[in-house]
Amino acid sequence: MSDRVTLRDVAREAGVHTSTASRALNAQTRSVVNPQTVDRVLRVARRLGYSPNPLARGLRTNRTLTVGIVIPDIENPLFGPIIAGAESALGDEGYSLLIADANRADPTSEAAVVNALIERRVDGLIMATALRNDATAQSLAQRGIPTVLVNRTANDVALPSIVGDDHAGIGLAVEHLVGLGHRSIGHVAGPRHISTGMSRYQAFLSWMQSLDLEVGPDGVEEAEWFQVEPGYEAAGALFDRRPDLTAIVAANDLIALGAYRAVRERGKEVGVDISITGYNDMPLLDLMQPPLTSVKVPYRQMGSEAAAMLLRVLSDESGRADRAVSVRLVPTLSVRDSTLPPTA
Amino acid sequence: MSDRVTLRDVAREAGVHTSTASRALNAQTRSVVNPQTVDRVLRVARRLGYSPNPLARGLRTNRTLTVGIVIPDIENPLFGPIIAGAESALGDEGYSLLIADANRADPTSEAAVVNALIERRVDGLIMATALRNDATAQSLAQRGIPTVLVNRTANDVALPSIVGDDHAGIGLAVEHLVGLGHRSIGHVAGPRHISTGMSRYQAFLSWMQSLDLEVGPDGVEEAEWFQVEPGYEAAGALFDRRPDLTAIVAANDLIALGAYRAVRERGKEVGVDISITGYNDMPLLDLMQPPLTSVKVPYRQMGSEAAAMLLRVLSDESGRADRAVSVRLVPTLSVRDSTLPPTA
DNA sequence: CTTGCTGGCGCAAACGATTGTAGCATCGGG
DNA sequence: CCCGATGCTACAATCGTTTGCGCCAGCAAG
Repeated sequence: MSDRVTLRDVAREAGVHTSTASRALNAQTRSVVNPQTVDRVLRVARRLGYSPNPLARGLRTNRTLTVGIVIPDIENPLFGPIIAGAESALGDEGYSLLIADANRADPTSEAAVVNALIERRVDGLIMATALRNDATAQSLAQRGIPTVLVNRTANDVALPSIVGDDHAGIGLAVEHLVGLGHRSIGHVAGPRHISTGMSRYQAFLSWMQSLDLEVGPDGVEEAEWFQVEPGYEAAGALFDRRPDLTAIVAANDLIALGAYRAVRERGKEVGVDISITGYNDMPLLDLMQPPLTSVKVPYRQMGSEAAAMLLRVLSDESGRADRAVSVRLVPTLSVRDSTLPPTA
Repeated sequence: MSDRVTLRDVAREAGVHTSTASRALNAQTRSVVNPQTVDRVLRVARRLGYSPNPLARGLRTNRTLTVGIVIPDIENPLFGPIIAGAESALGDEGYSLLIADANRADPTSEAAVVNALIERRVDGLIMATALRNDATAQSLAQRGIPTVLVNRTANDVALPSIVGDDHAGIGLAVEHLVGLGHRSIGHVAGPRHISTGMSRYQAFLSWMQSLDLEVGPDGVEEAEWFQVEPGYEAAGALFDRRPDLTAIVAANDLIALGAYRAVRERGKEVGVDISITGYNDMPLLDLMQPPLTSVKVPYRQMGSEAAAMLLRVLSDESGRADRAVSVRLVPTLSVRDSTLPPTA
């Protein structure tokens, strides 16, 4: 309501045609106009406080300088850093972030919000919701809509993804436990229809095998969801079945905290009787009793890398560049008191 | 790249002029066109998968159906529910949420991101960053840019705000403690240049006084920030000064958790020797040792109320309606084991 | 002196919608 | 039988940019 100063105003004031003003203002085309004129236009533009109308520009250029990010559950603190990283990287290039919350893993909701974003004409998408086989992601890939998957990946989809290196992360946990002297190690897995659940599960098996440690079919229990309650139940089942276990690798922190409860309920002590590792290293774990040892994933970097990747795809005219390249970010281990040498 | 079906396509296919098609598609103007024609147009539009180009529409109507939300720190889990609530309420009305992360309380950063949003031509703003006297908020109010403050409020600014009722919340905590038998109660305050820090502090004094309990000038210590570490330091100072205290009301959960550490460091036990209450009831508090009693603020509702309020402002032609109305959401108390009767 | 470039700029047509206004039937009333 | 009202629809301008194209002057080469 207030400023409404248009390119026409600038052009008139500078004594040139709007087209010239436009070219002078756009770094791309600036070279074709006389440097003196450029200078005059820029000066006038600044003086009048001109800022281009992104709607008009977008209408003409078919680009909105906007990207959408689809989050499965904004309330999950894990996604804060991802969003922050993406927003920051995109902001540097003049892009803005349109946020969309898909309710959990509801695939129809996911499709709906993605659609809404596309109708808004976002230039590209960052998706944190992908299931291991995800129809929406498939469709985006086929329709050639610039998209980057983040945190999770999907099978058989020609989309780039930025994920944590689960194999390395689980390796950190397993080797740490083995280094402490543990031999009977179990795994409370996450849902296997989600890539992180599956890959951590596979990584666990792979590491155990390569270290010549037995897992057996009953050494793993799958939690129904990455949450405390399902973690508690799965861990409970696992303990009852395998009282010999001295350590647990949990598929994420909440599951690990669920396991805490299962341990206590059986009259044992976390760390002392049973060591537990988490995954994600979310805030406040250091204040738990005992503080939870956890694999730290660089989520903020994950967000910014995803943004950078998307920008690369967007600037790549042909589009078809590095379609399915998958970047794996290396995690570290935050060692705390939930992991101690076995007492036996 | 794929769909690009325009109003012209629909109009041609339906055998009408674009203006007629436009009116048929817009619920507002639908009444002036023949019902049969409306039906035909709608049918064709659906068949072709038409979706209006928001850029073209916005260019013409001067509205983007987009609102910006400014968050002081996306990584703080407190804001997740606010964003989720706002996004959901706005989405129902066809609005989208542009997210902007202002680095902490840096006022220049705040001004910058607000500016970026305005240049994007957002229809309105939701600000969660306001300081108690906030130049940016002032300026927004003066420029008549539809804005709603959320969570925090600012002094002497003609902007509506949706905040938690800190007086009521602190009342819940104090009365709970008093009900348990506590008489010597201290307060670890938050920064007083932020409205929540100030109002909880004032509420504490007010409740103590109305219950005829002494506070004295040394019964309150201000933490420099709403974080664990500053909370630890402030609580430590308070304990050393007032060893007689049997209970602490903390200005937020992280400060309370800092106080946990200060208590332990002095060889005492939280709950048993010193009761502590938090504020916000963030996730995972129930898993602390001991679980933290905390005032639960309906953050999700706060987000949706803010969105609703903003929509109201936007639809109010005159704009000048309820300028500075402030909605206070009533909190509840989540009682856990960090608050017990005093042992003495 | 003509011809051909080339550097700078202006012209005008888009982009895809909304909307004031005008036109054209049809219909009812006088 | 005519006229005004009414109900629909079409026309065209407009929102603020970007951009292909053409124009013109100046200058070098032939």
